[in-house]
Amino acid sequence: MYSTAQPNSESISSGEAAILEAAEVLFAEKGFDAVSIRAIAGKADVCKANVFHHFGSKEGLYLAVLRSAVTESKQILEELEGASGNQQERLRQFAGRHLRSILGHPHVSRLILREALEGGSERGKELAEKIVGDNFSQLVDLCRAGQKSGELRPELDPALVATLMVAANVFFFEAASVMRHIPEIKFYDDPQAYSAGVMDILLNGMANKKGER
Amino acid sequence: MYSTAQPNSESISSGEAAILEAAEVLFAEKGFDAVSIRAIAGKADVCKANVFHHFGSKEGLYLAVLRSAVTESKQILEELEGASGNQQERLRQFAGRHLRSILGHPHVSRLILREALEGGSERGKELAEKIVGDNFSQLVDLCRAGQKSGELRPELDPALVATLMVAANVFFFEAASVMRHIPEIKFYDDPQAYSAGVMDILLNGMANKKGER
DNA sequence: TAACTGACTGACCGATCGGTCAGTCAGTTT
DNA sequence: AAACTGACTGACCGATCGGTCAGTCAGTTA
Repeated sequence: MYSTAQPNSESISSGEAAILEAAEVLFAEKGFDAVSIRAIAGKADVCKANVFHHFGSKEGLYLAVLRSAVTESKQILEELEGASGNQQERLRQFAGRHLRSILGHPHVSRLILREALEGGSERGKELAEKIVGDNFSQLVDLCRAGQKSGELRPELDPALVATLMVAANVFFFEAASVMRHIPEIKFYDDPQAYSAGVMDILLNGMANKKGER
Repeated sequence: MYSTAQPNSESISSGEAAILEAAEVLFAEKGFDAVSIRAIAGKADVCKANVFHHFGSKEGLYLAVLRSAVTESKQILEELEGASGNQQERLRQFAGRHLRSILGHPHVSRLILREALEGGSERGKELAEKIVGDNFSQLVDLCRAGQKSGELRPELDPALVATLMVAANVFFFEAASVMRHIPEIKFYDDPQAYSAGVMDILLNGMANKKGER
């Protein structure tokens, strides 16, 4: 196999990477069908035929984008592991970092949300599972640990708790443009305050208070 | 103006209504750009040109669909008003009914979620506000009433509480196809159990316990 | 009856779509 | 040098897109 020169810089547009990046942005913003190969090639400053040379078809390109988004997403979520303090503090940290990572990678987030919306048992949904799967289990384990340590009520379903945490963060991202126009909502541009408020309620609701049965 | 015969049945496909209905389903399932006028006309059993006769353009049709979805959505949400019991019980009922109405009208829900995802300050986002706006305020008021009655902690942001409730329900709908494949999640096909569990945590987290400061 | 309406249709249009193909070119490999 | 590679391009293709148009037709109005 012939190796390209590949100057010692990473990911900087050497054709294929540029296409992938342009496609990620456009697919995330407009969706699969609303984006033409010509538009992607144009944004990547590349000939249209070159896109097919690298990715075979539009669907091939989309899958490649999705694959790279999933990989990136996994890496992001894996960075959420390290946490300090007691179990409650860990959950709090996890939630805050999770929200920050979602907001910090809007293209990836949007892409995955779109894929989830499309639903069905078709394209990429299994990929969406793959993203969530492992890391969701990790969060569930975190909740379970909180129950074992006695900090959280043992009768709660840890998966439901984890779902609620994820739901709160995902919703903050996807509804941001709507929330901005609802007068009652003051926290629309302060994700950390939002996360803190959410976790205040959740942890208080899950806390195992000694006098309680 | 000439009045069409309009036999005494409602909404049953007399051309325009059939187009609107077909368009709602297809737009919700695949998105604006993925659906052709031909496909809509075909599903409505109508000539393609007839679609333009009634709605002018594809965007006109889409806006009409969105408008009808908004109207329908408002009607649905307005039915959520009546609730009995104390404030906590009212919130519990609201959440359960809200989730049920989302799940019971998947096309409308999907359409609105799609519109929110598209974001920006463009098309229909203001419509999305119009849907949420009033009814969200209503939910916030419900939370405030709970605080006034002393059942809920007064220092909580009622808008944040309301957001959390909506987030939990919306997420259940949009992530349903993913949750189904996550082994830890047992409640994926039991929305009422989910809603009950969520509200158990939330209300417990918001409850104003006498001994607490 | 005659004029007119809006619902509806089939045939057609230019533009754009995803995709193909023959070929150029810089850099390896032998 | 010759053979070969993969990255890349411009020109082209059939299909389908959104949209138009002239015209048919049932029912209303006058």
